[in-house]
Amino acid sequence: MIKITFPDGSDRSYEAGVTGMDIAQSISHGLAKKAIAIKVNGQVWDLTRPVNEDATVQILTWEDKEGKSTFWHSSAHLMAEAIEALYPGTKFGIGPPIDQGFYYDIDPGDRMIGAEDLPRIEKKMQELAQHKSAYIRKEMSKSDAVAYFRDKGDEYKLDLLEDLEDGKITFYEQGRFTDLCRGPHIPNTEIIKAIKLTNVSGAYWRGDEHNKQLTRIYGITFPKQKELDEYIQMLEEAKKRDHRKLGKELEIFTFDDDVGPGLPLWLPNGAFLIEQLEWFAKKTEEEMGYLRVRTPHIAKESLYLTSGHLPYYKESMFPPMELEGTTYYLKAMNCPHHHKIFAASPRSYKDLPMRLAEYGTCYRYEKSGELFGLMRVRSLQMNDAHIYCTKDQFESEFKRVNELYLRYFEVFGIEKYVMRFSTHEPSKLGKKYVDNPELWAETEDMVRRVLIHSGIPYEEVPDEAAFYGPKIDIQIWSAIGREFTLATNQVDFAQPLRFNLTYTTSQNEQLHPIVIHRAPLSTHERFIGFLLEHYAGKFPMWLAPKQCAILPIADRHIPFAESVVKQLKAAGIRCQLDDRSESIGRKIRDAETGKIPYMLIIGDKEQEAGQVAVRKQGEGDQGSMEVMAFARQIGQLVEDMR
RNA sequence: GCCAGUGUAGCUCAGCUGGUAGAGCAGCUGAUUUGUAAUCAGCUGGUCGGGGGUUCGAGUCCCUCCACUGGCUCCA
Repeated sequence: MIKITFPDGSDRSYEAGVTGMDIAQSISHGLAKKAIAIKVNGQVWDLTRPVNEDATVQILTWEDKEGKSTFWHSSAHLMAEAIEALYPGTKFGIGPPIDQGFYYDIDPGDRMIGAEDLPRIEKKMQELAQHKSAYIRKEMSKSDAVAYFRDKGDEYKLDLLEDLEDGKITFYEQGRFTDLCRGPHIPNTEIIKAIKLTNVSGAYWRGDEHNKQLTRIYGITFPKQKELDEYIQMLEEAKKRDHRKLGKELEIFTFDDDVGPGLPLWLPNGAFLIEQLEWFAKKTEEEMGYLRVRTPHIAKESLYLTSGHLPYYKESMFPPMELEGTTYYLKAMNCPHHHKIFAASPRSYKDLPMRLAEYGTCYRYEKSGELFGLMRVRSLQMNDAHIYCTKDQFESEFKRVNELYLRYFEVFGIEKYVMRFSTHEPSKLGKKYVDNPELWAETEDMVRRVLIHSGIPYEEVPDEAAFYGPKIDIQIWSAIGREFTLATNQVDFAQPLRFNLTYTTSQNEQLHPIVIHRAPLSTHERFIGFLLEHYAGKFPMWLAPKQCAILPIADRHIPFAESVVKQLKAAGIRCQLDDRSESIGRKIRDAETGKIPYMLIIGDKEQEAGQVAVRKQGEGDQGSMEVMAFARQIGQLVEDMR
């Protein structure tokens, strides 16, 4: 007998060799029906695999994250079975579960598989699922495994096998499909009830663009049709939040073929948002001791050779231009210009920390396929600043920058983000990273200390640092689930050396400062794209381009409405009179869809009482009040939200 | 840049297997003067993304370029 301990701490005895399914059955029939896999001492196993020793277990169902992964992983196998049945000779790469569903990378040979094939594959999957095929785990020797795939002619699986150790190789078989797979899997295909193949795209083998491109098919499955319907519903809701859609509807920005891809044109509402954000950032930065500077949009090649950017990022910069025998580049980053400002005069330790800030406009050649609305563009304006400080000042300065981030996030109500700490990979020193192991170690330790002291949760990702130093990124997700770096905070010990930036210490020595690059509000482009989705177009009062619509019911109310506009404008409220000869219902509707936060309705009653009827966007009638009382209320809202 | 898909009026979209473009909204004009999410009528508007080809004839078929969308790769 063996002792099985459950998550609640209770335990029971079972015969050695008991399976997850047996255990689930012994608890309840309902659980057995819902069971997908079992977690044994922290590892996820098949329900059919025997447990031979004492263990702590947890039955996994669809409600568990690992349950979903297992379900989707098995669904990927089911899709592969369908593809092999429909398109014999297809070779298979990898087919893992992802956050929302799964994919399988396949090589269909000379045949093309496109969007029009998806319904066919889907139908086949549904048919195969009903066969209730069991997922059967088989341990294989490496030589047998190699022989199997050599016989099948699948070079991708052979490539994968090369990295695997003999004795640890398992195959899974369901129906007529056998795959090299670590598992685990669901007991059988029948529990896959709802299937949707969502997308087909290209994906490089092993993620390397020098390798062959395979066809990647994405899909998602559920144990119930209702859940699939809800998922599709959710996707449609997300699309409504998409900043590209909202940006068009609310007249924030546009693109034009003649201007060029990735070069947004800011419409008046968008320009207003930019100016509000700049005003807010400049005020905040001034309070925190930043000095504003301004620099040109281009510079000579030599500047980027000095900074070291050119060899690393030439491919991502706009091509050079020749002028009077000299090569110039559009600037892709502000730091070299700022370093030259630091270098413009001799600096003393008394000048440090020196914080130079600029909403600098940059141009980057993002490859055509990478452009995405406002989130990835070719012209961008960064909320940039460079802090020059001594080593002793570094920790407190870095900490202050992090505090600034958190302050901004609070103002904008940003809650869903991940802080990512990127460090270097020692074997790539001199290639991807500047060759200075001591400074890498020292600065990474300093950053880690700040993060731990601040109590900010973060995840550390090796080999993702900038070439000049470690960095912190704030990751966010767009409405349709794509991940972006919103803000970044980077350490740079390399450029001060390259530019020979120095300051005089109290001992009259010359030392190099450390530089912190920071952009807590990202770029205008990305930040406004993000805010559009974050607020679903309903900007808080202080940001809303139009705060209030004045809606007279009939033409005879226009003179009074005009006097209301005058009073509100004098009180600093952004309002707009709708004097069209339309019904009040229509005027309300247009203001509602325009996401204007307040509507003031003016008819006979209001005119007589000298009041306005207040309607709140999305909420409806709020009753009547004096104009100036309303103005004070809005003024208060603006104050509160700053 | 790569793979797949899309591109018809300012916007959202029809247009079957090739037979010389259509709706709703927006816009303009007029009527209407309205009480909390679309008042009515008339009119204007498109070398069907650009270029080339096949054909008696191309929005529709082919080639090519451009842009956009979903991914891959990249992201100082």
